[in-house]
Amino acid sequence: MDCPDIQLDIKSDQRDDAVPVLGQRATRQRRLIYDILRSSNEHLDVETLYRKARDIDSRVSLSTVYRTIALLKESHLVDELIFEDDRRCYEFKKTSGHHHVRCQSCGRIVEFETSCEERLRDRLEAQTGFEVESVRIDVAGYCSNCRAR
Amino acid sequence: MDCPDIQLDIKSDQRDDAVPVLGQRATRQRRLIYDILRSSNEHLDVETLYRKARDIDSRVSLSTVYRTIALLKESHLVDELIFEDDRRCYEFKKTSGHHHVRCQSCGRIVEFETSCEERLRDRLEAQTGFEVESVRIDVAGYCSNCRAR
DNA sequence: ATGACTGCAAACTGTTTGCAGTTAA
DNA sequence: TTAACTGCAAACAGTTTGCAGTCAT
Repeated sequence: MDCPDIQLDIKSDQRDDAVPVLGQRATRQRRLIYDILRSSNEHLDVETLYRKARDIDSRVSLSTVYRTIALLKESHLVDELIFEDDRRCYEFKKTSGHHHVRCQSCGRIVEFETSCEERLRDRLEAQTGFEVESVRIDVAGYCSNCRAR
Repeated sequence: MDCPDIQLDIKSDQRDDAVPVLGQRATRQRRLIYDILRSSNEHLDVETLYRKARDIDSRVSLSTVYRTIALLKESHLVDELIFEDDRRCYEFKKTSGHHHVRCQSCGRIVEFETSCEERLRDRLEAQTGFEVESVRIDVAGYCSNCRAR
């Protein structure tokens, strides 16, 4: 495969739209979990999300966190990321900056997007007959800080 | 990011090198598990691998399968793949065809490789200071068969 | 001979579920 | 009012571990 020249956009963005679908009832717990995910720029795992939620309002259970995440995934409001160390994290869905470079030493994550994605999409659709729904690129390595040490 | 033109190689290949490092002792069980993984062109999950192993020689336990997989991962002889449905599969490490397109309906998997990988590598190293160790591209969609139905 | 392995059963981790009580609509 | 929710504890699946015995070297 030939891919003459690419450029890299390292970005982070945030949408700011209206109240979303939170199941049929917007309960205190669901709003809380939703807000934490929405306002956080990091990837949160279930445990962290749960702790953050309890810090604000102790009337949240772990099961509700799981149930709400499932809901948000179904509604395509959050993305689930599975890292190499098997940690599962969640982040508010972004319109760009989908892809990740992760430092295997310190865990630092840099996001980027690339036109490769569309090209790949087009080529794959043409050559395999697949209708492409999603492209995910995960890069792992060692960041400059960790390399220095 | 700009990525003017790419082409797609859909391939499968097989290495044929000498006896590998299987921990410190090449036991019957380890050789068996190694051989099954090596000779299989599919991605095997733990359960399938275990069943295949028992069909050949019943003196293998599930724990040994887990322990041997861990060993092979450490030695970089097999790759672990986590699919969207959370199934974990293992395959003999390949020198090409690392990437996957997966049909969300029937589970069919097509492998491919792309020069995007190297370009991405170079760009990311230049722009983020990371030393890139691995690039993984996972595509999901619907295959031609399933689209027809 | 001996310490790197193995099988077994028990432990563990992350996630899901049934149920009785609670609460948003 | 009432059915969609919640918290709790118990169940669950996949994986890991301690231990006593086995086997490759």
